[in-house]
Amino acid sequence: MTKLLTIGEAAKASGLSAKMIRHYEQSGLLDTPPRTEAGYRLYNTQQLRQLNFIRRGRQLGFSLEEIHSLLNLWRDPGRESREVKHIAEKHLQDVAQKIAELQQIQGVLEKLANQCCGNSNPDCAILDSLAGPESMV
Amino acid sequence: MTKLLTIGEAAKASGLSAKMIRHYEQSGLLDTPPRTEAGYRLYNTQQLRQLNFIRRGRQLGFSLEEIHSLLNLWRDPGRESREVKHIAEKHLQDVAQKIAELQQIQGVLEKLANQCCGNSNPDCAILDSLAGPESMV
DNA sequence: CCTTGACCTTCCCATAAGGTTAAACTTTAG
DNA sequence: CTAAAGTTTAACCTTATGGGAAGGTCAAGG
Repeated sequence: MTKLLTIGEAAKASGLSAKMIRHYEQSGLLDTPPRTEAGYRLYNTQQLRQLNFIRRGRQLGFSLEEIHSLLNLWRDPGRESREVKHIAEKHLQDVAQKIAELQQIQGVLEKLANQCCGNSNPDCAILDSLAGPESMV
Repeated sequence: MTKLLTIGEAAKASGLSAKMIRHYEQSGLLDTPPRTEAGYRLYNTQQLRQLNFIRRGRQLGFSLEEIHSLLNLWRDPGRESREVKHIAEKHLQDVAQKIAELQQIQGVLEKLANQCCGNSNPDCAILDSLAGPESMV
């Protein structure tokens, strides 16, 4: 006697939007749920758990493709945790690289912003830098 | 007697792709360049400087919209460096926030990955975390 | 004159992860 | 019975960029 939820209720319960739930289904992340005679999607507790799984995966920045793999591993009793860890470490690498890139940008930008007096004068180190060395003539 | 460049040459010289140069033009970032009788775009030194400006702006992570504003300020002799600095500091804020979000993710992910033994055993802290507290039953 | 290859043109499609809107149908409350 | 709220599909918007098709142009060589 599991309570079946319509998509709006499942959305509220999982913290996802109804639109995204349909999108995940269309992307192959979720099995197509049963429907009422009128065509309304119905979700049970198991599907709700998958929705929460997806939401947590997105919060950790995993792509839908990665979440797809993680979901498949989760559902597979014969999985090897090695595979899960591999996906996570690949993602960790991506995250670390993005952080490094942003920090690089941050460093340059901070230096330039400090050199720009930021008053009514038109001279600006930021624009000079974007304009490149040839504009220093 | 400025040498006029076709879009492919301008692309090579600026480090952008021809595709992107057309896209920037269509987005209103660049003035529509003169054309040959056959319709080929022609770029002069000034336009080339603008292309380099855009490339450097993108390298610093500015959005096309921000670069649009920066280009307008660059071309405006009556600009106030205050406005430039404002855009840069807004972007710096965005960058700092993204770094913080990624570092948060990094922390959680590292902890989980360390708890996952990563062998042929199916048990995995990463999956457990994604599955949520209700699966701990 | 004709071909070939390297350009160039515009237009359409795709990405990731959603948001928004609209027309039509269903369910529920009063 | 009616009105409100929920659902359905579908389509278009976003950002910045890549890919490809179909066709025009140009220069070199036969």
